[in-house]
Amino acid sequence: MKASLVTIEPNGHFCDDCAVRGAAVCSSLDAAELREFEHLGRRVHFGSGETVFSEEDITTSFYNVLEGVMRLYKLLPDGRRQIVGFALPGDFLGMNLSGRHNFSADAIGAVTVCQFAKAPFSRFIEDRPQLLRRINELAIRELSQARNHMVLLGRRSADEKVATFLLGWRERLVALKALSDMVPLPMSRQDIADYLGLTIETVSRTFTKLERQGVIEIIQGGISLLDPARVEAMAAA
Amino acid sequence: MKASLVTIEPNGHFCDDCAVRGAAVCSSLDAAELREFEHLGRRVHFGSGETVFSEEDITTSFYNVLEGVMRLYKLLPDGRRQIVGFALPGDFLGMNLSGRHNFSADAIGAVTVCQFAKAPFSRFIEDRPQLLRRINELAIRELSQARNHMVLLGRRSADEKVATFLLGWRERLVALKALSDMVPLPMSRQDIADYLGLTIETVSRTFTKLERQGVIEIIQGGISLLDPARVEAMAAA
DNA sequence: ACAGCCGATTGACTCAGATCAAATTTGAGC
DNA sequence: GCTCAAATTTGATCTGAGTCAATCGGCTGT
Repeated sequence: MKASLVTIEPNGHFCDDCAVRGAAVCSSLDAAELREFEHLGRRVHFGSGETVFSEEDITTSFYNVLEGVMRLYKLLPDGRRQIVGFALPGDFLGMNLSGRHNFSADAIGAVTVCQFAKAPFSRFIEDRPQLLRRINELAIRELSQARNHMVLLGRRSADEKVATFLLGWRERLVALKALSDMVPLPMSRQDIADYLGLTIETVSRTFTKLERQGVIEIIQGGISLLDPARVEAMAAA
Repeated sequence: MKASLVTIEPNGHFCDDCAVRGAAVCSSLDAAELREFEHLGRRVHFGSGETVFSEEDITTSFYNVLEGVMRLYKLLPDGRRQIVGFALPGDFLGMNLSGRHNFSADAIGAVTVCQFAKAPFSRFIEDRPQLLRRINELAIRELSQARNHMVLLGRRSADEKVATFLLGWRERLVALKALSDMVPLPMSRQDIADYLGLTIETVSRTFTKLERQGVIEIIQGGISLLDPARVEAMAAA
């Protein structure tokens, strides 16, 4: 959306001190390969609300999320939006067959990515089947998540959607760094609504209802899970 | 669901006369490799309504659809069903990270698959990066379709869902074999409803409405697109 | 501290699609 | 062709979530 907040770090970085070193695509590379790989990527920062790439843009780069949260979404011609996922550190973005991105991505809060130009990256993969295998693993994981989300969108009630979202989001954050029942929600209510196929009002009302039931507490910038068991029961998975 | 309709062909088959030779995973193999690959797969037939594999089953095989249509779905504990896709000839099924299938698959009408035991297939891939690349391509294509379907499920009206489904289904069939405006629908209304996140009644009513508007004609086992342009307008993509 | 703004919440009312309940059509087996 | 069961269509009614419309905070900048 806004521009000019993008910052590219002055010179090459070192993968050694990279936060996602073990989790991301790069986990498939050995020390020697990593040394070479390092030259392909450059760290780029995006400010809150900035668009990293847009649907239908020609794909010129792939992205490895290092820090922050991004919303990935598709728009209908009349402006209706469906968020197809939130990207967190370790996620790899930009793969497609058409040569164009098939969704848009923008930063929610400050984001750092490791950006790879498409051509050299593709060349690098050529003779590194382990890297390809790793990328394939990530794609298969995404696909599984996508199918779960289809069930949520097509067959769950508003209450179930919200409860399932809170649990799923917490789980993803826990996988990154230990945190307990305090769940930060950096995205807006509108983002949550567009992710769950609901309106902002319904999301807000559901949060309020959960709070009145003593199941969660709405905190600045997130929620606190007071009764995770009840939330799980609501999610009815 | 029912059992005992499964038939395994008595002996090895030849990839040469395989209908999906050029489209499926095998398109990435050269003649010599294909000769070896041939021994890994066996053709298996399934009768209408039979389950090929179920969600949560340990994955022992991968499947390449040769003939027929399959519904791929997930169930909630209370029985609600979401169909996450329909598989057609050329589709490759069974990839997952957990070692268990993450959806169920059953035959809609008679189906023939090329079944590969997981271990030998995985071994075969090891030193065939082109095959891995092909599998990755198929996964990326699926992912793109999955995201489009999320938009449909989360943000489209019943009319738009049905119109989009008819166009998308026709397009997939056209890609297989030339056919014009007659669109066969081998799946039941309930299947369509569970794919679109609707009820059977809404699907039926929407079909009837389209027919009364002279946009489609409901035919035995399918529909005829009388006014494709109007349907596209309804889909509002 | 205060004004202005933007996101979030709350309330009143509406409606698209679900649910409940019959017909009606189709088709598989005899 | 005839029978019965299943699938589909149609109708009447209901309701969960959407829409429209105020507030209500909580930051930002002055």
